[in-house]
Amino acid sequence: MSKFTDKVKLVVSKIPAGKTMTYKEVASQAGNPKAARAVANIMSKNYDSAVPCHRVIRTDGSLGGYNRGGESAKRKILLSEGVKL
DNA sequence: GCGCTGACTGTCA
DNA sequence: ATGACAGCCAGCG
Repeated sequence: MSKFTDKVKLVVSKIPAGKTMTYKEVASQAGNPKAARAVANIMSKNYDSAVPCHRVIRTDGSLGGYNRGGESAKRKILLSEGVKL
């Protein structure tokens, strides 16, 4: 496991409920502002229950994707946490 | 170690 | 505003 991956997971797990972070932001916090794709890749292939990746969305406001039910489920979770979409 | 893939992002037409 | 194109990065075969 690379340092970047670990950092990404840490950053995402630090996102408070009711808030969302873009892949770009997460990548930046992880140390690589250009690794937004890598972040998404990590989430899609290696989902971690300790990492609420449903709080990570696209920069344009789209939900992006979710490997545990799709965008619908993701949207539902976010709304449930009080996130305005 | 090389090449392909993907839950991305920014720029151009 | 929408669609296409290119650039970037980590993970996997």
